[in-house]
Amino acid sequence: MADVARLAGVSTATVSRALRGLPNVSAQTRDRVLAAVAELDYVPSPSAASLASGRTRTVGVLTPWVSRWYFGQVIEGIERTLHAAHLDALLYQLDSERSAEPLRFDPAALHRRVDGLIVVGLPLEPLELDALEDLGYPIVGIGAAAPRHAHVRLDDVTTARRAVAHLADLGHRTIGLLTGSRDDDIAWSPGFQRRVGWRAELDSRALESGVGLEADGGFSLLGGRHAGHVLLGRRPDVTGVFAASDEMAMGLLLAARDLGLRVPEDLSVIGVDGHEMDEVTGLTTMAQNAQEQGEAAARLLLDLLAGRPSEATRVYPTTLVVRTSTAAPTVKAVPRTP
Amino acid sequence: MADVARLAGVSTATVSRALRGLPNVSAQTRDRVLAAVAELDYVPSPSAASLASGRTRTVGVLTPWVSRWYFGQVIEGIERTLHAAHLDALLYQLDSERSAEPLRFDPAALHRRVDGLIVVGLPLEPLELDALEDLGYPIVGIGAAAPRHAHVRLDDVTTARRAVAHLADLGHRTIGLLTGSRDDDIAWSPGFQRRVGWRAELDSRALESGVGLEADGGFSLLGGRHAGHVLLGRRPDVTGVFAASDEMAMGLLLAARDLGLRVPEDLSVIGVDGHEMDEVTGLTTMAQNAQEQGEAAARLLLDLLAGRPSEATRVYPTTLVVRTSTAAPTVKAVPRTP
DNA sequence: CTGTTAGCGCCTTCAT
DNA sequence: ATGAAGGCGCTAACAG
Repeated sequence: MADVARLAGVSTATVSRALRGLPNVSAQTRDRVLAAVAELDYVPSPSAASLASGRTRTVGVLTPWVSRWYFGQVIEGIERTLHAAHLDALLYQLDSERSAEPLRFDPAALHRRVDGLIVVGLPLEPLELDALEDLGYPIVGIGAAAPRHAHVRLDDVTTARRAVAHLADLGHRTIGLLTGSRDDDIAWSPGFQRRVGWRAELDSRALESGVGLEADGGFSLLGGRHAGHVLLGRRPDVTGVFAASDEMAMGLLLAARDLGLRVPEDLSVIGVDGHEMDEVTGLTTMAQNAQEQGEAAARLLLDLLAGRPSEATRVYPTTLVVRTSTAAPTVKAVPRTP
Repeated sequence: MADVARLAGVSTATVSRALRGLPNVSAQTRDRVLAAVAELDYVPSPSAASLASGRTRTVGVLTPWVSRWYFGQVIEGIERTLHAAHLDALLYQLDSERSAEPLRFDPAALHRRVDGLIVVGLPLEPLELDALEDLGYPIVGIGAAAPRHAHVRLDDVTTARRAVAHLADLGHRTIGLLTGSRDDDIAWSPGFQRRVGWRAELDSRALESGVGLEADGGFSLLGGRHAGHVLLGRRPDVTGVFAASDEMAMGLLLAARDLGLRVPEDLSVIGVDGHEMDEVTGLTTMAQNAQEQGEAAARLLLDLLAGRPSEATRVYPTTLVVRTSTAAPTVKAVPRTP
């Protein structure tokens, strides 16, 4: 930088200002600086800038997974938006499972490394949220609501209600639920909210709702398959199932096949997401645009970092996409021997 | 840090050494330092450390996508391995398409920001490779070979040959190919290599191989569907297709459905990857373990960063997994009216 | 609009 | 095994 200043015949402070586009630099000075920069192939040192300014131009992206559909989409949207604003995305994968540790991440690892945080699809425990807040960065949540913080999410309750309504309208009377975990008692998690919606819609129609109709699918394909076996084994009278994610719904499709059940003749299945593979498997779903939500979350954080006023919460809609996995229940039930 | 030094009754240099586990620090001194650190909740500043040492403890992960199966798996493996070694992963999404720009990324953005680079699944152009090398970091490639650099990959030629052999052994005589792009002339790209394997196997069996049997699927679901229409429209006599990725193969399944073709009766399809959804859709594939390859790539880079001796290249195997998308061609061809 | 001057917080010789 | 001191490269007041 000193070389650039010398070549341009100015001070390093002016070089700094010119390069950062600050006001109070004459156009000709700026041009001379830029010429010198080009001449010398000068590239500023990010660590020196961080040390001096306290800003890192980096955002931490906390996520339990990157290879699942929703997460991949969201992260892609976040990264593109951040990149366009010349910020870097630091990827932090958290333990997706609760262990003996009270926190699923190490707050110290984030210390002074980022300017802000985006928490993807992770319903943080109150303790974890506290630890994150102690870091002092702006925080934006996506997927799960983040109490006290800006976040981007679906209207999970309505989404679930509409999915269940679709099944009920087709004539289904015994409608099961595949959730993340039935122990999920974090009120702001999608699993919790979608269960609330499932139950609310059933109750409003005076249909059975209860623990006996629920099964844990952990939001994964294999989890959904397992949950399908559990649920259909316990309640062979179920004719329709609302799965809180498409991946679990796909697992349920596998379980149905394992059990010799035809979809949709013997079992109707509806998921949530709008997974790329839905069209191939014919899955009916409540589709969302996850990539766009990722972009929105990143923009929310950019606003916060810039001190710009911004919305606190952004709720995205879902669209019912009917395919071949849902239909009216057949009148005469096919005998089922598990 | 000065506070810690004072509290521990040592100099800042000793604190630095103790914290980094350097030799030449007595056990008791170290303990006193650690006690002071705990007492004061001291966390070192990464930017100060980077500025002083020149090392960032950060690795750049260059990738065109994060939401596609292979990439998500690989990135997950990389991040976990890096994290375990206390390194951070900076995610850089490159333009996946070639544009007017000679480079699909900005080398300056990487300047002094990372200690090393992992290039995921991106067959870099020679110019791009040069630009990356000029940065002066160790580079590890994964997915595509990286000339002059360590890399992790599949034996693409053998994989393709075995896939085609599977079809040929079933009795197929006219076997199409869905590649990334037929213009792909980068010899170290998976698309190129898999095409070489497809052709080699066909030639060895004196079966037809040629441009007329190829179509561009861009390694995506929709691209595969489009390519399927193009290929099957041009060559209705094709009874088997090797798709260079499962996502394209899934797209081909859609195209077949569009055209009223039954799989596998009218058309056999085999892909490459071992995508999670293969079991749901019944896709026969050459399966690989992408997450493990991601871990291996990260370990390779860790070795390079530590100056440890390490292998230059690691080739992973694929396994033929036969499902319901491949079968012997039916003797009497069903009439096809597109 | 531009220059001067202190740091930012740590690492790294070089001594001891 | 430990301490002293310089410097990594930039930003941020404060002058002018």
